[in-house]
This record gives sequence, structure tokens and C-alpha cells, in this order.
Amino acid sequence: MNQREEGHLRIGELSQRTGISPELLRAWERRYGLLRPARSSGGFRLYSAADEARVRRMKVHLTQGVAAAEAARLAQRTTADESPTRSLALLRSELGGVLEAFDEAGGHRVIDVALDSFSIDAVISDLLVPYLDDIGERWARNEVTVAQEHFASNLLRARLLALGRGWDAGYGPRALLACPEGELHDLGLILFGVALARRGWRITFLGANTPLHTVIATARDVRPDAVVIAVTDPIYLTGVNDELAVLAGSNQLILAGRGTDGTAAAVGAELFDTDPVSGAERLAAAAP
Amino acid sequence: MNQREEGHLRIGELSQRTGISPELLRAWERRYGLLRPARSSGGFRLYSAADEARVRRMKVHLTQGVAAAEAARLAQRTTADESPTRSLALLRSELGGVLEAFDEAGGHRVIDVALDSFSIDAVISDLLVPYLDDIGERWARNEVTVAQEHFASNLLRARLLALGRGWDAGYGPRALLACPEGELHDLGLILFGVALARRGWRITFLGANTPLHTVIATARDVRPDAVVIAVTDPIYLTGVNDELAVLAGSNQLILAGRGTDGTAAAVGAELFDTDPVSGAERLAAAAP
Amino acid sequence: MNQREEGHLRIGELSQRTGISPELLRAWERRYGLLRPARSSGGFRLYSAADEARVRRMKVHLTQGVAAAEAARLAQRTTADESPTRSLALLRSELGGVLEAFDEAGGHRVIDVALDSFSIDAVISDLLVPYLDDIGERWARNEVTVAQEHFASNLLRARLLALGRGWDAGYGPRALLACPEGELHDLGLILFGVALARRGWRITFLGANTPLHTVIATARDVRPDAVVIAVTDPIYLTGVNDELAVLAGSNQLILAGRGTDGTAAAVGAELFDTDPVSGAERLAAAAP
DNA sequence: ATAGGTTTTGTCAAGCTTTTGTACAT
DNA sequence: ATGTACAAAAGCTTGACAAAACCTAT
Repeated sequence: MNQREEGHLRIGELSQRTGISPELLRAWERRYGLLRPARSSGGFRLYSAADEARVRRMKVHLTQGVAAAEAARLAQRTTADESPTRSLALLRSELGGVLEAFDEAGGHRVIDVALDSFSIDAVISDLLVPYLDDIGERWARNEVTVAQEHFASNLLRARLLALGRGWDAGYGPRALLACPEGELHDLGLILFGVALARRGWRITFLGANTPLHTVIATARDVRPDAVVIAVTDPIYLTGVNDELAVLAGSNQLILAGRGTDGTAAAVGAELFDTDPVSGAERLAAAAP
Repeated sequence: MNQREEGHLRIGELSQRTGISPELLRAWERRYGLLRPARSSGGFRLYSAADEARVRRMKVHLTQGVAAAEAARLAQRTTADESPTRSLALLRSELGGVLEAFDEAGGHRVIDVALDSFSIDAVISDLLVPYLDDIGERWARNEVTVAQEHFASNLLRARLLALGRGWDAGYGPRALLACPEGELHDLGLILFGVALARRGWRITFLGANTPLHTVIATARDVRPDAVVIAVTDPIYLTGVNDELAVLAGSNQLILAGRGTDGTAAAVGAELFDTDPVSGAERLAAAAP
Repeated sequence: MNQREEGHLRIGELSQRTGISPELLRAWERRYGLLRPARSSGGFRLYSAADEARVRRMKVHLTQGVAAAEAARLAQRTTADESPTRSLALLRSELGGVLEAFDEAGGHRVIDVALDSFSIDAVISDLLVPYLDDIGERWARNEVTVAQEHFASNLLRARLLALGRGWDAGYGPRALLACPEGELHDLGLILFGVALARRGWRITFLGANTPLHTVIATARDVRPDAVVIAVTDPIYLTGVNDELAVLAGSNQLILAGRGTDGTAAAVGAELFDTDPVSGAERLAAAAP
């Protein structure tokens, strides 16, 4: 919902659409704060679709005999808790249920609902990352088979890579993404890529199990603005400090994953050990 | 993008095509940067097809009452903004904007984004069906021209039939799909076919304006597990009760479309008056 | 170019045929270089059939309102790239070119073109399999970096998994697909899955690097009609004969990949060592 | 609800240049 | 056939204008 509230209407059009006079619309804004229009450079009010909806609700309440001040409160409140059908927490457990039963259609359905109701950032942070953490833990406790984990990963990977299609297009800065040799789990890296692409970066994706020397060569080739190396376990960074240092020498190098602080300090890389969305946000905020 | 990136039109021709005066086109360029034409060696403006599409989108927004400055912003955004995921509701209004501006590339782009981000079921239920309902209503209110409706229908039909490619193959039960004589709108039927094919059924598609005796003959031939007759208006079912009864006698017959309950009861058919995806789900759930 | 360079028309005749005055034809030649007639010994212009076609295209563009200078450019250009369909062989080298340059958009474009003009089976057999073989060989000869191979694989995997979306739905027999532990290349397996799904089978996909004991457990769970284990190298089948035998005991087991004949014979599995499409066809033909 | 001032936006005009079909002289 | 000339049509830029729509404050 961070998005640009669009469809900017001027007061005359809103008046026509809703049947409320401009004067009254201004009065409702002043008296009850019902509307909070943007302004044009010259000062004209510019209303969003949400504003229009609020006015309509206000009208409904008025015709039901509610007093204006109260009607305005109701009209606003409804906006606030216009909470999408199901919470992401709920969807997370649903996702686990269907994926671990090898139910492909069910998996896609849950993701459809999530993407339609929430921003991608939210879906990543509050559905996918928690679910992946969760399945990882349960796998460690032997509550989930490798097959279930594979099935879930493959479905999610397919879905996320489809979301990422075209992430190399545009004009923004470019990031080169890879997991080092041995590291086979690239879902976190994909999540990071999707979140970063949302912020206007272009992504060149090398994926799991990529020897660092080839990352170095590719970096020379595509000249990225940042190189991101992600691991799920610091073990995959043993013995590659030299190569990391080379990368850090000629690029902004980011190490993502828990337990990588030591290595990051040693080779002169930045450390990102939080969730993918925060990481993407942090990188984008410091953009060139 | 190898396509006619050019097709350079001069301002008079663009004016004729779009119905916007040359002066105004220049003003929009100067004031909002809506157009960025190339120039001939002598300084004449040379507009591309993308420019033309942008002008058309601008017009659409203007007729919807959006102020010129904002309309220009919206008209530009859809082309420029490759942003990955939006909600299906948002995509719906974008789809309307581009299709009603006769912007073919834009239409495909919106559908691409939708299919990348959501499953086909969701795209049908929450993007295409609502959009078709919407354009139907606005057509009834004379807010959309026949040409716009035709353009949109044809683009969507082509796209959906491509999705349906190969829907006759496989192992599942078979459905025979047709609209009766006089009924020219088969998009709903195609949507139903796509949703049903995704559930493993094989589809034999006869399409719009098919006399029922032809359907009867075909049903004898291919022996479908279900025959689906869809209409947008019950008027197309007048005077064919006998033929429908024949169909219902030897097949599972389904009538789809609002206002068909009377006929369905009279001839012994099942009534499906909800959206295509639910209908397909219902039929598939009751599978042989 | 060797073509009937003849048909030599003089300017009067060309004028009559095209309805363009001789003066104007000469003007177009002088001003835009639209025509490049041969000359008779006496200096008369002698036009070829290509010239005539160019004039006709020029006329078409003019009636569409394109300015003369631009119409001439278009009329000439269209001649040049009049290559409607490219062969899959040609597309293969294009695909290599773009993917190995880390050009994501280009990769998708090539695949779009291929899928637009050819069946999925053909695209698999004559574009993707040959390309993957090719890149494999060049990788072995160190002509391709690991990064290039990873980039290409990830893009193709994303695209193919998108094609496979929903492959678990329907009524057909079910196949359980996996690569054994250690085997990280699952693209061939995905190709097989796509080809099989096109034939009405349902797919449960476990993907690369899946220990066989978990495949056994999953097979008990989802009761597939066939289990497909694919490798790129028989080395990944060492030491798992017992588990394969268990699988073969309670399922139709298929081993896919070159060099697996020994193992297949030993454990009682079927051997598929041809391309994915033939394999899928063979399995589907012997369907329950 | 009105008054008095501002912004937005479509339109027009003046003076000059480019484009393009046709005509004419050699 | 060639080259030049020409004039109508179409465009360009700058600047300005006025009606409609909107603002705030009373």
C-alpha cells in the first residue's frame, strides 16, 4: 500500500461522480478530515479513488440517518480496517498445509490470494520468509521430508522467478546475485532479487552453487553497481576470503545471510543479515 | 521490441487519427511531456506508434473526468512503468485504459504481467470477468464505443485461445462448448473452456452462433461427457426448448448465463449462473 | 539476389502500373533514394520488380498518412528484414548469443518467438535440448563460463517451470519426477515433465538432488503411475541400486539419461535414453 | 453562499521554415 | 532525362488570451 494513490480527480469531477457539491466536500474535509486530497502545484485538490470510496460510504451512512460527524467517523474507520480477507499469518499455515501435501493447485491458490491482497514486500516478509524459516526448522527436526521441502521449494522458486521475469530491464543500477559454490538454496537470494527489482534495480541472476571466480569474471563483464553473495550457512564461505576480497576491491560487495559478520569484516564487504526486504530497502536507499 | 519502433507520423496525421488538434498536441508535449517525438532534419515532429497510444490513453482518462495534468501522468505511467506486480484490481483499470485506447502492445503487456504474477484461475476470476462485466455496463451506458469493445474483445479472444491451445488433448472427460444461434459473444464460453481445460478436461469448442441442431449432431459424434451452452442473454434461448431437451436427453447438459433458470428447469438442464472458474470447478468436482 | 533481376520496366510503364507520375517517381529517386533503376545503353531508367514493389509499399504508407520522407524509409526497410519466421536452428544460435551475454530480455524474446511459431514439443526437441547439449559441450571445452551456464539455466528453468504451472491438475495418470542426490541439473527432467504434462499426465515434481529414500516415501504417499529418475551422468546412480530396486518393485520405474542401461537392467527399471519428447511420447503411449 | 483572486487548459495569431508534388526550360 | 524552380500545404516557435474551474476567506 505504499504505492502511488492514483487516479487524481479534481473536486468538480468528484462532485459529479458522488453528487456532493464541491462546497460540501470541502466542508467535510475541514470539519471531519474525511478527505485528505493531494494538491497540484497550483493548489488544486486532487482526490484518490480511496477518497471517492469514502465519500460514497459517508453518503450511505447519511441516508441511514446517522449524524454527519458520526457518519464521517464510520466512513473513515471502514477504510482503516478494510483488512484483506485473510491475514498473512493465516495464509502461512495454509501454505504449509497444501505444499506439504504435494498439492500444487492449492499452493498456487494461496499465493494468488496473498499477492492479490498484499504488497509483494509484505508477502515476502510475512509469508514466504517465515514459511521458509519454518519449514527449515521442521526439516531439522525431521518433521518434514526432503521431498516435501523440495516440492515446496520448487513450486515457490517457479512462482518467484515468474515474478522476476523482466527484472533485468530498465535503467536503474544493476545488482549481480549469486550463491557461492556448495550453497544450493537460492530462494532467499531470489526473494532479495524480487524485492530489489521492485525498487528499480536491474538484476543479473546467477543463482545457486556459483564458484566465486566466475562471479568475479562476470562482474568485470556486466559491471554491476553491487554484487550480492548470499548463503544460508557461513560454512559455504570458508576458504574463499581471497576471492571475496577481490570482489570487494572492485565492487560494492554485500554478504547476505546469518553468521557472515566475521567474513564480511575480514574482506571488506557490507553485511546484510536481516530479511530480504529490509536488505533491498537498505541497498536501494544508499543508491548512487 | 524489434517491431516498428518508428512509423513516424507528422503532427497533422496524428491529429487526424486521434481527433486532437495539432495545437493541443504541442501543448501536451510542452506542458506535460506527454509526447517525445523525433524530429525530421528540418525540425518537423515525427511521432511513433507509442506516442499515438499515449495520446489515446490520455483521451480515455480525460473522458473519465481526470484532469489533464493527471491524465497525462497516468497515460505515461503505463508505458514507462514496468513495475512487476500490482493487484488484479489495479491491473483491471489499466487493462481498460490501454485496450480502450486501442493500444495493442499495452494490452498484451498488462496480460503478461497478470499471468506472470497470478495463476490463470485468478486472472480469469479477478481480472477478465470483472473487466468484461465492466465494459459491458459502460457500453450499455454509451461510455464505450462499439469499436473499443470490438478491439478489446478480439485481443482478449486471441490471447485466450492461445492459452487454450491443445485443450483437446489428454485423458480427461470431454466437454462440448457452444453458444446458440444469434449469440455472438463467446468470451465467457472461452473463459469457461480455459478454466475447465486447466482441470484436465478436454474441450471441443464450437464457439459463437452455433445452431443447436449442429450441436446435437456433434454431440452424437464426439460423445462428450458434458455439453455446455452459454448465453449472455436468455433471449437467445427462445424457441429452442425442444432442441435443448434433446440434448439434455442424451447428455449432461449445462446452461450457463444469467436468466436461464426458467429454461434450464423446463428442459432438464443444469444451471450455471456464476463465474466461469466456479462453474468449471463445480463441473470438475462432479466428474465421472 | 540471383533472382529475376529482369522485368525491366521503363518509367512510363512503371508510372502506368503504379499510378505515380514519372516526374514524381524521379523525385522520389532523387530525394529519398527509393528507387535504383538500371540504365539502358541510351540512358533510360529500367526498373526491377523490387522497385515496383517498393513504390507500392510507399503508396500504402502514404495513404496511411505517413509523411513522404518517412514512407520512403519504411518502404525500403520492409524489404530488408522481410524474414517472417526463423527456423529453430537459427533461433538456437540466437539464444546462445543473448544468454551468454547475460541478456535476459533477449532470452525471453527468443523463447517468445519460438513458442509463437512452433509447438512446445518442437521447441523442446529442436531448440532447448540442442542448446543445452551445446552449452554443455562448450562448457566442457571451457568456452563457456560457469556463470554463463548458470544464467542460462536459471532463465530457462524459470521459463519452463512457468510453462509447467498447473501440471498437477487433471485426470491423467501421475508421474513422480526427481533427480537423485548429487545430481544438480534438473532441466532435462523439467523438459520431460512439460512434454509429459502436454500429453495429459499429472506431474509431481521433486527436482534436483533428492535422496531416493525420500522419493520412495513420497511414492507411497502420492501413488504415482510412474516414477522417473533422471541423471546427466550415471555416476549419480552409484550405490543406490537397492533403493532403485525398491522403487521398481512397487512402481513403474523409469531411468532417464545416458549411460544408465546397466543400472536399469540391474534394478528392473525401464531405460529412457533418448530426448525428453520421445520419452514422454513413449510413456504416454503405453499409458494405463 | 458570495466575493475576489488564482490556476488550468484549450485555442489562436504572427511570422518564418520545411516538405513535396508539379511545371518548365535545357 | 535532368535540373531547377515554384507554390501550396503543413509545420515550427513564441506569446498571449479567455473561459472554466478552483482557491480562500468572509
